[in-house]
Amino acid sequence: MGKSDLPAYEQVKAWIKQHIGSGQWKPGDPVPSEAALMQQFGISRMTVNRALRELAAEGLVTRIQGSGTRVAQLHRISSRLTIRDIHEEVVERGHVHTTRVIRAEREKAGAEVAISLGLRAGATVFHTVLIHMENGVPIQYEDRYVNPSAAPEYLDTDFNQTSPTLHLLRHAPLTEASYSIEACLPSALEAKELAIKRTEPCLVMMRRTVSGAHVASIARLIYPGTRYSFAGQFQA
Amino acid sequence: MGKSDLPAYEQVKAWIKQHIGSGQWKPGDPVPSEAALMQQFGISRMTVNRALRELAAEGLVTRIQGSGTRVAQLHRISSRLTIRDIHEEVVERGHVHTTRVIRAEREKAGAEVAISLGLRAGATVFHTVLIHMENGVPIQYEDRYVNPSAAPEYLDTDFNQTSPTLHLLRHAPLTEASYSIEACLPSALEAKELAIKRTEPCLVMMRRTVSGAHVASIARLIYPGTRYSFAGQFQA
DNA sequence: CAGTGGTCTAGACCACCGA
DNA sequence: CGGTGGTCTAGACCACTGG
Repeated sequence: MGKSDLPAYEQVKAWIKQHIGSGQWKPGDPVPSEAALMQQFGISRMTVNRALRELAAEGLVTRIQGSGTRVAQLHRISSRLTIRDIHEEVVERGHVHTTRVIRAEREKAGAEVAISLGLRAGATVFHTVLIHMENGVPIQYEDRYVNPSAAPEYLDTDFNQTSPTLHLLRHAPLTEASYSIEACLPSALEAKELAIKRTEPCLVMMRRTVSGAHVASIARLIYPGTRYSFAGQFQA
Repeated sequence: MGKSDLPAYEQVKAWIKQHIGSGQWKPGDPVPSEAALMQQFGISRMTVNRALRELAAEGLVTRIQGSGTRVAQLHRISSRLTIRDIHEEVVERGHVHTTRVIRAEREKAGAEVAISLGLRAGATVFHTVLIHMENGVPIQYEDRYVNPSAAPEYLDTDFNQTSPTLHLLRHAPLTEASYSIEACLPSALEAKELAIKRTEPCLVMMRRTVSGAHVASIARLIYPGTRYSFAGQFQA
C-alpha cells in the first residue's frame, strides 16, 4: 500500500530507478526481463514494456532486442536546453522587454549566407539586426538572415510588438534546428550597441532553423557574459 | 506501400507531424481523437494512444483528459544538452585524451564551498584541479570540490585513468544536477595552464551534482572559446 | 534453440470535461 | 450525459541475440 495509487507502470519505473540510484545495480548490470517483472508485479507485459520503454527514453537503461535490458553505462547528465522567444522569457521574469531595431531590409545574399540558407549567391534575403533589452539594459544583439520563401511577410513585422523568433514560429513551423554556443569578444559595433567594453567576453549562439523544405533563418545571437547565462537542471 | 514497413504508431506520428509541420493544423487546432484515428488507420486504440502519447512527450501536442488533443501552442524549440564524461567525448572523436593533475588534496572548506556542498564551514573536502587535453592541446580546466560523504575514495583515483566525472558517476549515482554556462576571461593561472592569452574569452560551466542525500560535487569547468563549443540539434 | 524485446490487438474500466 | 484520454489485460506474431 502507500504508493499504490500510482499507475502500475510508474511503480515499476520507481522500483527500477531506486535500484539504479542506490547503486545496487551498477552500469552494465542486467535489469530483470519483461517476463520476470510481469510475474514479480503481477501485471501484464504491455505495462511492464511501457515502464522499460520510458526508462530507455530517459536514458537510464539500454535495451537490445534479443539480448535484454541493462543499466545504461553512463547516466548521462542531460537536460532540455530550451530555446525560447526572448520576449516571453523576459516577461516571465516580471521584467520589461523592449527592442531597438538597427536594421531591417532586403539584401543580396553574400556567398556564405546564401549557402547557409540554401540559396544561390546574390539571391534576395531579409536581414535584421536588433537589440533586445530587459528593463532598458541590452541583453542580446540579434543578427538574423531570413529566407523569404519561408516567411515572405517577415519585414512587415513590427519588431517592437512581435520578436523575430515569434514571427518565425508562427509563420514557418519548425521542423528542425541546430545551434552552437561559443565564447568570443564582441566586434566594435556589437560592443557599442550592447554598451559593453570590447574586452568583455560574450556568449554567442549560432542558430539555424529549418521549416519544411526551406532553411528558414540563420541567426547570430550575442549575449554579454556578465548579464546572461544559460542554465538548466536535470533530475533522475 | 512505400513506408508501410514502418510500425503503425510511427506512421500515425508521421501523418500528424506532417499536418502540423505543413501548417495545415495550427497551434490550438484539435487533433483527431483516438477513436477517429483508430477508424482512419484501421488499428487498435493502444497503438493510436502510443503515437499520441509520444507526440505529447515531444511537445508537439497537448492532451487533456476529457477534453481532447490539440496542436501545442508554441512548438518549443528544445533539445537535450547532454553533459558527458569528457574522456568519452574525446575518444569518440577518435582523438587521444590525456590529463595533467595540478592538485589533488584534502582541504578545509571555505564558507562559499561549504554552503554549496551543504557542509559546515571548515569541514574537510576534496579539491582537485586538472587539465584535460585532446591530442595534447588543453581543452578544459577542471576545478572541482567533492563531498567526502558522497565519494570517500575520490582521492585514491588515478585521474590519468579515470576522470573525476567517471569516478563520481560510478560511485555516487546521480539523482540531480544543475548547471549554468557563462562567458568570462580566464584568471592568470587558468590562462597559463590552458596555454591561452588572458584576453581570450572562455566558456565557463558551473555544475553542481546531487547524489541521494548529499551534494556530491561542485565543479567549475573552463573551456577556451576558440577550441570548444557546445552544439546540439533537434528535430520535430 | 530458448529467451529476449518490438509491436499489435480487441476488448475493458475509470476519471475527467463540457454541454 | 456522451466523448475524451489514462490505464490495463491476456493473449499474439515477429525479429533478433546468444549459446
